[in-house]
Amino acid sequence: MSSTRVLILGVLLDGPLHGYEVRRRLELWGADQWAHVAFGSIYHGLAKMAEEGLLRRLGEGTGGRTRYEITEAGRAEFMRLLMKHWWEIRPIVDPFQVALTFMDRLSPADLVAAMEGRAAQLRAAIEMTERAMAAKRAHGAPRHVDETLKLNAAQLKAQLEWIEDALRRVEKGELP
Amino acid sequence: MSSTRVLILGVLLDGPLHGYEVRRRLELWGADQWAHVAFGSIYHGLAKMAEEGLLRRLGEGTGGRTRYEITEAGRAEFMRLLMKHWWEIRPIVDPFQVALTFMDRLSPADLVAAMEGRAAQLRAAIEMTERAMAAKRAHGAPRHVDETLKLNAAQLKAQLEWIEDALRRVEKGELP
DNA sequence: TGACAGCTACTCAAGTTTGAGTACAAATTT
DNA sequence: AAATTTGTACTCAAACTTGAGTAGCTGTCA
Repeated sequence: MSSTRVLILGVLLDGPLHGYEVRRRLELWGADQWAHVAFGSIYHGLAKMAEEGLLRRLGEGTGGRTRYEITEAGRAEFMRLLMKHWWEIRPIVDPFQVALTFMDRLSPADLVAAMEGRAAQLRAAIEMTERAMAAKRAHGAPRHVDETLKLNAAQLKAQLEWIEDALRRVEKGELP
Repeated sequence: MSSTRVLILGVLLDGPLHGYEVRRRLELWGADQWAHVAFGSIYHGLAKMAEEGLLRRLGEGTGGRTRYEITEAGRAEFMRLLMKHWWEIRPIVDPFQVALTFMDRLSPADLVAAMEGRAAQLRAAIEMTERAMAAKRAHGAPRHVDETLKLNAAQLKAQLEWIEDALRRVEKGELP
């Protein structure tokens, strides 16, 4: 269910890399924006999957750079996990939904301030995403990676519209 | 950063409960849809926060039901975390973004099938959410909890629109 | 009445994530 | 040329999540 494994396997499809390179590649694709790709997770994933035979350890041990190569079993597992990610509608785990659940625990003034602040941040984030898309990045990342930005912007916009509507209702006293 | 703590503290604001009741209450609010609230997480969170003085252990030990009561420190921590959740725009961690990143690794036929399948699932999910909202749930959950459904539906719709557009482009050969 | 399902309440091991820390090399500044 | 910063490559403990497992209790239905 975790996405870390697919990401690591996917990055290694085109050739062996070591942990640091895996991380850099994922950053290039913008994966740090929508996944947990801290160093710890990557090194853990590499070690675990090597143990399971999905990867093959290439370089030297501790200290030097250890490179990992994907095995046939690893390729099969990648495909299996990729399909799963396409077909499974896993509800988005969003900390903002948590905030929403307890909107009645804030004073009206705090609530309005929080909503306005969030709306402003969302507008900024959407604008940044649109600028990034216009800049065409293309610094080695495949073209279709732009699509993740596009989808992300669309979802941020949906959240912004919801906030703008909810803000009106809070001001009218209809919420919470 | 984790949402589990806010959810547990928030549920305990109105009176002591034991682990199983905490889970049921969260389910009632639909939190199982957008957060990690497996039993293990809840019992772990309760034990940890009791140790830290955010909760007070009430009932007996193992075997019987152990009830937990929120302390003053716990209420303060709840407010702190709630504010953080309102103000922080944490990029949504979405497994579907992972699927998207590797869209070029599927055969065109598999890709189209996956996209069509997903679109169908999204339409069903949106309809279900809308029905749930129409049914007015109100089985003890506060009214504003409907808002989480509404926001969720809006985000699902954004994803559906993206897929419908991308599907056209895949068929025209513009993607990936 | 006894057997079987289903609910309540919790435990535990294995896996995963976090985030700070280490260590050394290359580049840059003073 | 010494000092400082920046970048590369990795480690580790502590925290968190998962999911299967356990164990008692309450119907219920033949």
